Amino acid sequence: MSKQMTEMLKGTLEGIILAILSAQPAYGYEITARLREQGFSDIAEGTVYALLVRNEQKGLVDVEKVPSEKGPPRKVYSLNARGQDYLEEFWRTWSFLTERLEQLRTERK
Amino acid sequence: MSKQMTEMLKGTLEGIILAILSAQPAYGYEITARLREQGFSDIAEGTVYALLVRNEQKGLVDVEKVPSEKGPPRKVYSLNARGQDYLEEFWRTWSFLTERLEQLRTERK
DNA sequence: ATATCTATTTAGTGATGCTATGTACTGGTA
DNA sequence: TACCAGTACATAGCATCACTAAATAGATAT
Repeated sequence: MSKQMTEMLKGTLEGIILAILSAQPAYGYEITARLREQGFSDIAEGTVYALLVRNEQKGLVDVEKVPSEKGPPRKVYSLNARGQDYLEEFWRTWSFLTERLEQLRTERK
Repeated sequence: MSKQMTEMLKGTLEGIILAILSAQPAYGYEITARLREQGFSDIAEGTVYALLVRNEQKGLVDVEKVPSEKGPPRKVYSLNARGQDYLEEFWRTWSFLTERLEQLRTERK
């Protein structure tokens, strides 16, 4: 992962994961794999797990332990009502930022 | 400043300031004021100054001390060649992120 | 047995923006 | 004179975040 990307992910990776969970419940290993498919080539596994724990502590997600055929039990996270509110606020903040940056980008000579 | 915004600015504020400098040279106090006008209501002055120093140490900007009629001398920063390369890389990284997020946003139910 | 996926956890690190405060120059005003 | 506001820059200490690195553990195949 480039250093720029690492720094840029701060504050957005959380929203990315909440957005993924808003589409459908998922567990850490699965989320990591999906992110890698989508081009976040070197996302650290530990990062994703830590983030999920943080989201749980914030009360944004619900957790359910589900047995796996291929390994240890999975912790399946799903977005709850609080999480949806939080995600909407995330999109608002993100929109503001993108608008400002788009403006800066087109203003340049 | 909202906590979400604070975290989201990590990694992007640097690019924002470089983008401002790419349009025209500017000094810290001026940049802070301009950011506030553009809606970054509570950007901390100290943050901007620290960032400018960092950019200077990275060799992305050139500095010139210019006397002011209204106070201490200004440190006017301008983007140099290295800074422009860095800014272009920033835009590429930013584009990648916005594309991924736009996809996530439209995919949601 | 051991190697390989699958699946989660966590201690320690570096980078970033914020808080809070201090310094310094100029001009206006009581 | 003394004081204050506006301009302009600097910095020590803090919290948060993603990454590094390593460990644990279950399942299956070699």
